[in-house]
Amino acid sequence: MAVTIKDIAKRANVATSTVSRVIQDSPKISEATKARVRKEMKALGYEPNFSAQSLANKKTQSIGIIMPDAEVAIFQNPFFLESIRGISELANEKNFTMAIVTARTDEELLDRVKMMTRANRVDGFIVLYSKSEDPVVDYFHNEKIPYTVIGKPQQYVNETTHVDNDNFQAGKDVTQYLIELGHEYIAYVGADVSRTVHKERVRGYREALQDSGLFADETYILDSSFTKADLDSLFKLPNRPTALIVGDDMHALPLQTMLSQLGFSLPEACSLVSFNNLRIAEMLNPPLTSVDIDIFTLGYQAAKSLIEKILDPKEMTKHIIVPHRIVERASSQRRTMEDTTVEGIS
Amino acid sequence: MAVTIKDIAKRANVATSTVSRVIQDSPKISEATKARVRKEMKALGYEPNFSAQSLANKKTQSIGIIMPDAEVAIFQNPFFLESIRGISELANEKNFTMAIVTARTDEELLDRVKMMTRANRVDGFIVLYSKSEDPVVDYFHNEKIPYTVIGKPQQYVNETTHVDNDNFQAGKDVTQYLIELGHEYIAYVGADVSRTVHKERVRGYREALQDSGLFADETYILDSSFTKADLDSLFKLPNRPTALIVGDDMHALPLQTMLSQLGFSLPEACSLVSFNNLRIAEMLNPPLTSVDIDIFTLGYQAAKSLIEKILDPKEMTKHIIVPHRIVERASSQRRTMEDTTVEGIS
DNA sequence: CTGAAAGCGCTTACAG
DNA sequence: CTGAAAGCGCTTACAG
Repeated sequence: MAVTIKDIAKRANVATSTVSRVIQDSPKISEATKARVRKEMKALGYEPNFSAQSLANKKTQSIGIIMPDAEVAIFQNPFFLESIRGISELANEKNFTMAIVTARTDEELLDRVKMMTRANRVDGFIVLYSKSEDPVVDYFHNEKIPYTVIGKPQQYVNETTHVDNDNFQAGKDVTQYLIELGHEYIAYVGADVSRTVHKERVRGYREALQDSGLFADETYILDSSFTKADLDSLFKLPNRPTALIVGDDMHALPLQTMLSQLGFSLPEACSLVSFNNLRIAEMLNPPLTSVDIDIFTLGYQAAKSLIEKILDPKEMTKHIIVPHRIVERASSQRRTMEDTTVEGIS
Repeated sequence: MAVTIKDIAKRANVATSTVSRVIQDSPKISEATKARVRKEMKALGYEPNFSAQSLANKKTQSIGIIMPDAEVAIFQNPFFLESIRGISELANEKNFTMAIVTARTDEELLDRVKMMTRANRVDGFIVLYSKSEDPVVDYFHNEKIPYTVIGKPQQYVNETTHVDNDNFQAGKDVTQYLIELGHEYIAYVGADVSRTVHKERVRGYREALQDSGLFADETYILDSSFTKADLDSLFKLPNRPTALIVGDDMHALPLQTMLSQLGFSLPEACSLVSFNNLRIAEMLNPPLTSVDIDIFTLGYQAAKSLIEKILDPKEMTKHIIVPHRIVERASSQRRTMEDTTVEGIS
């Protein structure tokens, strides 16, 4: 039915092995023969059967993408789609297919991953999250299955190729930026320190404060379960913050809402900066200053290094740092005199 | 290296054909033999080689997901990830793999799709968008490749299995809802009528107004390129709208910003309702009343009917309507007396 | 530079 | 109910 290597061989008057070598552009075949065979391939719209290729050469040309447990909340974070878009871009360039793996529990995820590797469905995996004691990662490691992590791996760090931002530096940079705007009391809100990415950003934040001789007080750090009451206490401190760093653009909107309910408006009463530079950052009012972490490139590079590893298992383990940059918008501004006055009074 | 059917056959003392029949749970094999073979499969952690199966039975157990042209803006709309999540759920249940197909241009997309089908990489496709004169859809149709559309197909409608909401009814319902809250002048903002989904919603909006004897004036409809100036004119009409319908949650935030800059705050000065019920709807201040179109189910059902079609080509063409429901939140409220007064004055 | 043949790991008529 | 054999469409030593 479909066009096969035999049809081409017959029409080009060569053996199937020759056609196969032309497919692979083997240097052993003369240019004249190649041209003749290619003409026939084009004429018939031939495309090598994928399953047959995989079976014969034991490569699937396919990578698995492991999503975190499918909690709707996390899933709707555009981070994942954007990183998949980056992966997709590279995969398409290299003619690889992607298989997305999701599951409700760790056990289910592990089962699916085992099935896929044993059935030879994929050559390797990209893990879109990072957590400690992950049975899936243990499995990859023990079975020597190629995998790449987006973010900082919690296990086998030095043996694992991963793509990440310098989150420590990003936290430091954005804090520095606020300090240069004249802010002295800067709070960090929405710090989910159980996740490495946030732990690192907070570490950078602390260091920037210390470098500038400012005091890094734990009461200025609220974790991601912060409530309006927490914010209220924060803003009733003798030295209330005049700038806030929030861990993720997705938290900026609810945060802004709480602030406005407490009577603080952006950016006059308080500057706000965030991370990730999702599209929502531009849509907020005022538009949100945010650290662009180039999610697309995180995905692209993760796919690139995974595929390199698949094609050449001797490829070195790599740690790739994707640069970030602060995108300045109206939610942050120089500390105003008014703030000083208020502080003076309180 | 990996466990094959031969290993199992040898250990269970049967022919490989018998093992194959056990894999398929063929009724021809005695339960005793099945049990013996299965024990060995479990003991060795056997999983049938996927490429070999595909090659032998010409099924890939894999579906392609076609994304619209990868404009970042569209891509970051959580709609796509959420529908992929629905597809993923069903695919995993049925042990199918998904391959996401993206491209920058229609030609590139068509090339990739052709490659994938000729190479037998997938059994069928889900198209996540719908537009007129789509070469990709033409190709599927002409080559008789199974495909399913999320949304309303623009071509071959009656021959195409698709999964959609009743967008006409949704538009009508939400308008009706506002009418019941006492609103008489209701505008529709962000109507991208080049897309069927929005055309239908606007049609429902018009009909609801007419059914209630209210006037459906075109000046109350702004397309998706609306500016603050357009809104300004709208609100300076003799009978200014007291309620707004916006085409997509993603537009609600910029819309709200413009409104507040014009001096109108939600929901006192104006009620606002929207479509899709993305997570952002809850995060807005005030939280946004939105029509939940159950995106997850759109994806799930699209995958379900595609796979049914793949497994049994005689399966009928189906049009599946996923129910919607209005999720009421604080952005909409009964028209206040104040509005009436204002109208009286102007 | 090219071809004949074996093999990848399954499935499926066919025979018994 | 089970097995021996051919075949799916490729790749790759081996031989020339």
